[in-house]
Amino acid sequence: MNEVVVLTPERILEATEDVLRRFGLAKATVVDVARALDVSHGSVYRHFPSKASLRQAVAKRWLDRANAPLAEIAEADGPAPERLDKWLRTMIEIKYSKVCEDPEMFRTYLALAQDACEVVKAHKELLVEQVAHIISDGVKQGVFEVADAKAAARAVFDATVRYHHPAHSDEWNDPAKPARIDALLALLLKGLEACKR
Amino acid sequence: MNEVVVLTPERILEATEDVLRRFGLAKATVVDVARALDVSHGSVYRHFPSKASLRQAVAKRWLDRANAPLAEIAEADGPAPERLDKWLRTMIEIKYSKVCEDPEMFRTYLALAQDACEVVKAHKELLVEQVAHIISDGVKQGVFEVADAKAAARAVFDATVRYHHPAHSDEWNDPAKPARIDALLALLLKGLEACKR
DNA sequence: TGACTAACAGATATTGAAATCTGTCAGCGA
DNA sequence: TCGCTGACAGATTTCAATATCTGTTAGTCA
Repeated sequence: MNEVVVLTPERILEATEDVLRRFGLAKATVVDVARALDVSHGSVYRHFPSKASLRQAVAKRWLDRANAPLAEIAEADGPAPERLDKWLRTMIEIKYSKVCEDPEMFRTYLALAQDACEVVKAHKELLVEQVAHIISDGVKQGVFEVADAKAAARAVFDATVRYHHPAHSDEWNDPAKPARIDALLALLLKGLEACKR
Repeated sequence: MNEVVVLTPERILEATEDVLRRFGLAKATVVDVARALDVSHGSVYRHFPSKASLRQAVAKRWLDRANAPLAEIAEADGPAPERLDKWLRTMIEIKYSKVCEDPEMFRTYLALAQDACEVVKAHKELLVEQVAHIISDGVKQGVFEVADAKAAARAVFDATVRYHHPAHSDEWNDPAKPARIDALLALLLKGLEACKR
C-alpha cells in the first residue's frame, strides 16, 4: 500500500484540461498545472517539450474523444446518402454541444485552429478521409457520381465549414439554423447523387 | 475665389479611410481624423453620432465600392449556371485581391464582420438577393430545379463561406485553392441543376 | 541511473499612475 | 441661426516598474 503515484503524460493531460477549464486559456500556466499535480513545473517539461505542445496534446485528446462517434458512422454499412447526411449532422451537433457545454475547452480549440496548428490540420484531414470513405461507398453503390472522392469530400467539408469551424460559433444560435442546414445538405447531396432517370 | 471648404460626411469618410490605412484599425482615433481635416474632433461628431457609426459608414462605402461588379453580373442576361459561376468566382477574387492590396481596410472589415454588425449583415443580405436573382433566372430558363430560390441562394452563400468570409483569409494562399474552388463550385452547380436526361 | 527539484535568465504579463481618447455641451463668431 | 470650437467628465490606452512565467540546467535523492 501507500503506493507511489508516478507522473505520466496522461495524468499531466488530465490536470491540464482541468486547469484550462478552471482558469481559461488565457490565464492557465504550466506552473498551475504543476501545482495541481503537486510537482515542480520542471517535471512537466520532462514529458512535454513546451507549453504549446502540451496545449496541442490536450486539444488532440479532446478532439479525438469528441469526434469518436463520427468514425463509427463512417465505417458503418447502409446507403451512403443517409450515412453522409447523418455524419454531417452529427459533426455539426457535436461542435454545437461542445460550445455550449465546454466553452473553455472550445476556446482553446478555437485558438489552436486559428494558428495553422499541425494537430488541428491532421485532425481535419482525418475527418475528410472519413467523408471520402462514405462517398466512395456511395460510388460503389451507384448512388453517387463523383470523379474524385477525396476532392469531393474536401468540397463537402469546405461547404459545411460555417457549421463546424469554431470561427463561426457565434452564429450557431441563429433560429434559422436548422432550416439553413437542411437546405445546404440537400443541395450537397443532390450535387453528389447520380442522375436517376 | 478662396472658396470656403465645407465639412461634409463624404470628406470625413474620405479622411477616415486614409487615417485607417495610415495608422491601422487599432490606432486610428477620431482625433486623428479631425486633425487630418484640420477641424476639432467635436465637428466630426456633428456628422456621425459615434466612432462606431463612423467606422461602419466607412466599411459600407468600401464594401459597396468593392462589390459593385457583382451587381452587374447579377443583373446581366445569359445562362444562369455560367452567371452564377462567374458571380461566385468574382466575389472570391474581389475578397482575395482586397486582402492583398488593402490589408488595413480589410482588417477593419474583419473586425466589423466579427461583431454582428448591422452594416455587414445588411450587405450580406444584399449579396444573397443577387444570388437568389440569378437562381430564379435559372429556374425560369429551366436549367435549375429549386423549390425556394432564396433558401438555395443562402445555401450557396453558406457553402462558399470559406472563400469569402474574412475569418478564413489566412487560408487563401493555399496552393490547392483553385482546385478546391473548382470542385466546390462544380458540386454546387450540379446540386442546383435540373436533371437533364 | 533516472526521476525530480531548485535556481536561474530572458520573455511575458500585470499593475497603477499618467496620458489620451470619446462623447457632450455651453458659448463664440459669421 | 448655424456650424464650429474648446473645455470637460468618464472611459480607455499607454508606459514603465514589478511580478510572474517559460524553458534550461546543475545538482539532489532514492
